[in-house]
Order: sequence, then structure tokens, then C-alpha cells
Amino acid sequence: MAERRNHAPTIVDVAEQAGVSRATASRALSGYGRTSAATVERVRRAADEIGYRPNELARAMRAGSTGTIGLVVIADFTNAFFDRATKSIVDAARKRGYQVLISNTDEDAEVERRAIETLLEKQVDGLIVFPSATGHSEHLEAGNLGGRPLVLVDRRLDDLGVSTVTTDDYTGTREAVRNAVALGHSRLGFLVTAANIAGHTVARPPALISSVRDRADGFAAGAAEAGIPPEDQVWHFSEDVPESSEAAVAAMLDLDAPPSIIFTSNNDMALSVLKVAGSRGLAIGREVSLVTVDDSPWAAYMVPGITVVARPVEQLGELAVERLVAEIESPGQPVEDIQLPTELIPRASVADLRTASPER
Amino acid sequence: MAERRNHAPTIVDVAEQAGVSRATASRALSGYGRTSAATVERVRRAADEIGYRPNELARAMRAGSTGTIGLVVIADFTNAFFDRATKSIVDAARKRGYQVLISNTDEDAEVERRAIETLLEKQVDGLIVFPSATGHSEHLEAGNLGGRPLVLVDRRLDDLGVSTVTTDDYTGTREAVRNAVALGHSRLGFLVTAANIAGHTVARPPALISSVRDRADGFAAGAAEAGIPPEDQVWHFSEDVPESSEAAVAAMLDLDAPPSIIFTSNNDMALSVLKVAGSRGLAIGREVSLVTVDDSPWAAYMVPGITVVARPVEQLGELAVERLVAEIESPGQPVEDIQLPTELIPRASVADLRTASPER
DNA sequence: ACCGCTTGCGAGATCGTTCTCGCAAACTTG
DNA sequence: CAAGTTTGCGAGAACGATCTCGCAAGCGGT
Repeated sequence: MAERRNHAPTIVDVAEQAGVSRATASRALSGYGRTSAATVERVRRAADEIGYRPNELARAMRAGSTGTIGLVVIADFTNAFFDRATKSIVDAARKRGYQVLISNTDEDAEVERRAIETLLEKQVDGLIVFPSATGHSEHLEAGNLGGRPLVLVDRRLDDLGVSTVTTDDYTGTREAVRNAVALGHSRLGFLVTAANIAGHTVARPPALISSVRDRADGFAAGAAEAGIPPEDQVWHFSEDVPESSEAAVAAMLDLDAPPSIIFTSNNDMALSVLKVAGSRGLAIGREVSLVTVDDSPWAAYMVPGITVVARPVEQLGELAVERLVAEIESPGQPVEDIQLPTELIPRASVADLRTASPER
Repeated sequence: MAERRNHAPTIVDVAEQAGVSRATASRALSGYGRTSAATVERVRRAADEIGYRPNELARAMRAGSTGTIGLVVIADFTNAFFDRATKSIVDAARKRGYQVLISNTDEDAEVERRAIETLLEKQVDGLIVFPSATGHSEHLEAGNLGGRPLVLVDRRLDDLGVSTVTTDDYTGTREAVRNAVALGHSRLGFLVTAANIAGHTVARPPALISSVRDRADGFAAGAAEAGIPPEDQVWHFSEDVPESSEAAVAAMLDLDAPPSIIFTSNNDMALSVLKVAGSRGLAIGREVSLVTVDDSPWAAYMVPGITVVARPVEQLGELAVERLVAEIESPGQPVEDIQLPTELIPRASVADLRTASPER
């Protein structure tokens, strides 16, 4: 019968209960050093009896590692990206014996800086960061990380010299353009959401985050390859808020010669196309075609299904964890820049203009 | 000039650098006790110079609290529920000075049990749990939680006597039924996804998780109130996997007298309706009406927009954090069972049968 | 000039664990 | 049977912070 104290039972309580010393109790439970089988059994039973639960804090302080990794993400809802990435990271970490401390930055660099500071104070063994689009990144430099490894996901920050896992959006978007041209489209719209823009604009903003830049470059490359002249590449940029997105869509549809197909750089923008086109009675996949980046359940199940450049988000998260754990457990790994292949999933949102008589 | 050691600088290094004792350095930085202004300044400067970052682990061990809460969720993608809830919890926690350790259970009770064990070992100050539908819940009883507070979210576990934050899905669903009947619908389908079912079935499974049970009860109550006879309430149950869902939808549409409207208990099921109806050329909001629980961007922006019972997910998360932090910081709070109101958002997916001539 | 009070600071204990070291008992070996 | 080796276990230090004491110096009041 254990005497109940007012604190959670510690290894000292286990030792008393089993009639051995702290050291022996610890040895028996952790299984290092030499302990007789009888003692191990006695200590185990004692621990069970008093409901002992090891204090991972103390263990971590002694060991110098916490078995915890810090995750700094940018929560967005429409893309089903945040949750897929988060889930895959949490699950992959758990499989390798790590827990995840999560922070959300909402694209705010200052919040990101403080979040990383807090995570480091909590002694995470390493960091996985979806870097925010705004602001600088001194806080991500090795010298400010207390020697703890960092892996970037989804967005490259080239001058940082740190392992990065992204998807090959350049090739994916280029492929999508090629596919559209093959189906007879010859005037292509491209709607890009970007941070740090006021409203919407036709001028390309000076700095795009790497993922969006890749999509833009892929679009341009695909169009050039297919011989689409610049005047038939219609670019619009907007903030990532519904009002700006919808205004950008409306402006594009209001052109004297609107494009037959609209590419969007993310799903928020794609939904704006759905909404604005719907309100004008334009049927997707007939009067207006649509391609977006990132697959999602609704894109697959809608009628018509939306043609997408699918990114292997789960793999993205898993690889990030794999890289990070490798650097944690054997430091000095070479820096890797992993780019995962994307996949064009053709559905019904892109009209085949080769057979149908051109509408509008 | 600080002498660089091979370990992260500690308060001892700061003290040396400033020429004071550990205790004084700690006082100067933490701002308790008495310290002269000059010393505070000197210590601060020393800390800056050597890049001191406090070790939150050591502080937590001494203080007995970590400033960390454990979050145990069930990741799902379609509902935009996981990410909205997670984000709101992470953000609300941060505002109150807490970080979040996140675990995902995938509805597996054993994984949930182990996740909670790990979180407790890591000395979280409290737990927010979306309880899994399967298995028992001894691991959630107060005696097994080491005295740390727990708040349940989204699903009630009545015999646990613990604060719970849910949404009033009963009233929401009842309201939705009432609305549909007012629009002329008189034969109502209800598609329910539930764990622990093999395939799909017409028989109501013995145990439904509280949120789904509330929706079912609300549906039944609304139909009864509106005078819909039992034979015009068509129930189908299925597993939460696409194959079962789609089979259930198909079976319902294959009835001799299919319902004019289908209610679904979640968005996975609603997407299955979209898919199957689409593949049969049935237009949503015309030949088949649809109402689901949980709003999401795609439900709002699709054409037609989907009528939904919207749940205040962000508020759910915030209130859970608020309750938990209250119990952490002043123990002995009364147990609260908070039910947040839902809102019916009528869109175009429910046909108005009063004016239109009945189709099919 | 003496007493009491405030101020500033340092020594040491503490949180709960792991791990090194040393010691005694038991065991092996020629 | 003596000497060396293995085995099992306990004492104590360590991780890095906070906090309780107690001490010495400075201060004002009488």
C-alpha cells in the first residue's frame, strides 16, 4: 500500500516502495546498467502500484534533448494544405518518437520570430518552418538557432543554406499550360495571390515567395514553349482576401477578350473564380476553364471536377521530418534541397476546344 | 567579450560575464526580489552580449508548470474542422501565454491513450481532447490524469464529469429539417457516417458519438414536429470511407421513391452525394437537394452553394482554451457543459418545391 | 554613537531524472 | 584456496533555473 503524498509519485517514491535506491529504481525501469531480474520485477511492480509516471522534463534536462520538434506553420483553410501538412508531420514525428510543438504565424514575420524564440526556449530538438512570405529571415540563421537544426518546407529561402523540402511547382504548372494548349486554349489567364499587395494589379509584384514564383515561372515557360504570344498571357495579381481575389477575377472576365482558361495559383483564388463565374452564369469547364494548384476533396468531387496540379503534401511533411530527425540524430548532414514531383490531374474543368465550336 | 563554450550559455555564464552571482543574475532577469537598477542593466547587457536564452525546461521543473497544453485531435480533411479548431486553439493558447503540443489519433482509442500518456509525461499543464469515437475512456478519468485538468471538445462523454465544449447540433439539424419542410420537402433522406460500422446499413448502430447522435436526434425531432411519418424518413448509415459513403448514397438514390432532399451528417458524406449525384446527371438544388453540417469555403463558393448548418468552430476552440486555462490557473472550477449555437445558412442546394412543379 | 530597518547580494537547496564511480559480495579460475 | 573478475547496488554529482535564507553594508532616527 503506497502512502499517498500530495505530489505526483517520483522515482524516489518508487525506490522507497521497492526498498531500493533511486539509482537502482532508475536502472530497473530504464534498463541500462546491471540489475538483477528479481529487482527489476520488484521495481516494476512498485511503479505500477503507486502509479508512477516518469517526468520527461527531468529526463530531458539530464539528457539534453527533449524528443520534441517545433513546427511553425501558416494556417490557411481553403487549400487543405495546412491540415494535410500538419497531420503528416505530427504522424511522421510520432513514428520516430518525437512530439510536435506547433505554432501558427499567419504570415506575420514578427510572430514567426517570437514563436521560434519560444520554441527554442522550450528546448525543441529541431525546427520545421513554413517560412512566412513577409519580412526578413535573420531569426532563421544558424547562429540564432542555438545549434539546433532547421528544415524549411514549401518555400525556399535561398541565402539560408538550410535543407528545404518543396514541390516542383514550376514543372507542374508548365505541364498544366501545355495540357491546356493541347486542348485548344490559346489565350490564357493567370491569377496570382501574393502577400504585400494592396488590392489587385496587373503589374507583377517585385518579390514573390518561392512557391508562387515557381508557378509564375512555370506558367510563363509553358506559354512561351507553346508559342503563346505575351499579349495572350493575361496576368492579374491580388491580395489573398476574397474581395481582392473576386475583383481580380471580375476584371479578367470583363476584358474585351477574356481568356478561355484561368490558371490560379491557389485554391482561394480558384474558389473566387467559381463564385464570380457562377454569379455570371458562366459554366466552369464550358464557358470558362479553370486549373488550380493543390488538390482537395472538393476539387475532386465537385461537378465538374476541377483540373489541378496536385502536390504530394503528405510526402512533403514526411520528408521534412525525416530530414530533420536525421540532422538531430547525426549532426553534420549535408544540406539537401528536395523537390518533389507534382502531378497534373485532368478533370472536367478544362474545356476541350478542339471539337466544340468556340463559344463567346 | 564572452568566452565561447561549446554549450548554450546559461545563467551562470551571464552571471560570470556581469560579475555577479547566479541568484542575482536570475533576479535581475526575472524581476523578482530586490536588485539595484545598475545591476539589472549590467546583467541585461551581459545576457545580450553572450546571447543568453533561458532554458524553459529548467524553469518549468522548478516552477512545476510548463506553460504547455496538450491537444489531442482527430485529423480529418474534408470538414475544414480539424484545421479551424487547431488554429483557433493554438492562437488562443498563445494569447494566454501557452504553447500547444499536438497529437493526432485518427479515431484510434489506443493511439489516443498513448498520446495522452506521452503528453502527461511531458508535463503539460492541461489537456484539450477531441475524444475518439471508439473504445472506452478510462484513460481520461481524473485519477489517470495526475491531477491535470481536461476539457473535452466537440463530443460529450457523459460519465466523465469534465468540462465540455460542443455545438448545439441537435437544434441546428432540427432547424434545417424545419426549413426543408417549409420549402415543400416531404420525404427526407439522412446519411450518417459512423465509426465501427462495416460498409453501410439501414439499421441505426447501437452507439453513436454524441455529435452525430445529436444530429440524428435533431433530424428525427424536426421530422416528427413537421408531421413527417417515419416511412418518409429514410436513414442510411455508413463507414467514413468513400466507398461506403458512395454506396450509401447510391442505395438511397436507387430507392423506388428516393427522398427529395438528403441531409448528411458531415462533409465527407456531402461530397459523396455531390459525386454520385453528379455522375448520374442529377443537379443539386434541382433534382436532389442537399444539406450538410459544417460550413466550409467550398460549400459557400460552389455553384450551387450548399445549404449548411454552420458551427462556430473558432469559438469552440477559444472557449476550450479559456476553460482549460481557467482550470489550470485556478483549480476547482465548476464543471461546465457549454453548447454553442449553430446557424443554418440557406444557399441554393435546397430546391423550393412550393413553386416549381415537382420533378421526377 | 548606537540601534533598528532597509537594501543588495551570495550560498545553498530544490525540482526529478540519469549516470559515473566505487564498494562489497559473489563467483570464477588455476 | 588465493587472486582476479563479475555482479548488484548505493552515494553523489549533474542538467539550469528559481527561491529561501541569512549576512553585510548603508541608511535614518534619537
